[in-house]
Amino acid sequence: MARAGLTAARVTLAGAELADEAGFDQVTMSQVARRLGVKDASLYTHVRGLDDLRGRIALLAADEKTLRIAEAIAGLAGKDALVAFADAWREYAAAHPGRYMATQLPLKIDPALVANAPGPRRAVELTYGMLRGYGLAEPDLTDAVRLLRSTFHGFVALEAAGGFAHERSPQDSWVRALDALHTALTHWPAPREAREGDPT
Amino acid sequence: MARAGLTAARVTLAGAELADEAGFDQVTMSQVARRLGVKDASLYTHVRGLDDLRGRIALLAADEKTLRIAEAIAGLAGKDALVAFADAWREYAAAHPGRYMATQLPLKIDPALVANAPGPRRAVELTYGMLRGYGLAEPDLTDAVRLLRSTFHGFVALEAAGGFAHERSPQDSWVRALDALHTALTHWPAPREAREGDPT
DNA sequence: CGGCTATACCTAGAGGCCCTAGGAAATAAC
DNA sequence: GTTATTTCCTAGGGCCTCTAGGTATAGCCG
Repeated sequence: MARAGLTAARVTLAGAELADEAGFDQVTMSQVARRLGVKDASLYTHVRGLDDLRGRIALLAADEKTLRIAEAIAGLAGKDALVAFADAWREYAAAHPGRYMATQLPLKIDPALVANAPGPRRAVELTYGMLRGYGLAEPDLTDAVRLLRSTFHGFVALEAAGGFAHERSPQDSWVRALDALHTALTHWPAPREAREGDPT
Repeated sequence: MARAGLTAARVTLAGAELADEAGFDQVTMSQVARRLGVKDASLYTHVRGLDDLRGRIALLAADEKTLRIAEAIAGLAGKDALVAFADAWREYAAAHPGRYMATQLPLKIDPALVANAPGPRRAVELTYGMLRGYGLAEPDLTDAVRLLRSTFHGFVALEAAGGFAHERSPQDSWVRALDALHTALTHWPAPREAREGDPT
């Protein structure tokens, strides 16, 4: 019998495609094996198990998303960079809902694999770089990064879960949310201790 | 053999407890039945199936979370209300990680059940009420509600998934994020068409 | 080119999960 | 006290994960 020529990467990719087409919870050993024209037991040569496969899909998604963002913000600064960053994030999530869902789960995976994956770390670095223009210093910079990541992720997660039932178009709300974030970054408030009226 | 006295509510509660203790993905018919001292087939009298059970847990969580928030913001206004709202949200997610995880998934459940559950709708109403003090009008009000819900959800989701690896304490970042949101709400920007320098 | 080794893929099977069908026992109705 | 209803049960099919061990294919080396 001819070999199928599988690798961990090919198995992961098949899982990612399945996730986008049928939903992340449909990513099973059996389904992925079927899609590859192989028996499920054969996958265990390349992947430790289901958790490992799902973790690899999450890392793949993180890498891909980071790459899209990096391309999108290249050469931009200030609000243009913010909008490009956010749009790239949201578009990736919309184009690859299954892959994106994978990134929402805590990784149950070999830590060495995670350490080698550039995606998550690089994503944070990109966010820091994008914020450079707003003139923030630590620890505000970290706080701002977390605010942005939270809002971007929260918005696309709620959108994907059908959380925006109102008639108002999510796209319009998204544009306004980015306006508001830009406002928050340009008027970044001083810490509580430094504001007037506080008892030191 | 004595009956166990199950009801849909008791089954849902057992599932919610299991979700918090062992993780939402451990919520299975078998495990819940075991916890109730009953065979798994017995649960199908009270609950349609696994998706139904998980959906009920999600609705329970939404109701509980809404209740906590309502208590927290009672009698408050302005930034105090914003902070109380946000803290109640985050504390609920921290206290009930499994239940909270349930709310992140799209509901595959009988729509009639959803219609009867007060939680989700009431949560949006509370958010609108809390924002009244900022003087926004539609459609900005809806956009602001979505911004807040996105950021709150995104923050606690990232926090739960271990997304904040940096040494900076998430609590401190949370406080600053709320400061920033307050700033954004008080300086809510005019829509793009109305800003200077735009054509038209 | 023929044999050796490593390994990709297989079959077989145990155990867990979801869910249905139909039976038995406890409660409720009269 | 009898009947009707509902709860919980046993039995079983189908799909899932994962392991053990066998077979065949590919690469390597003489």
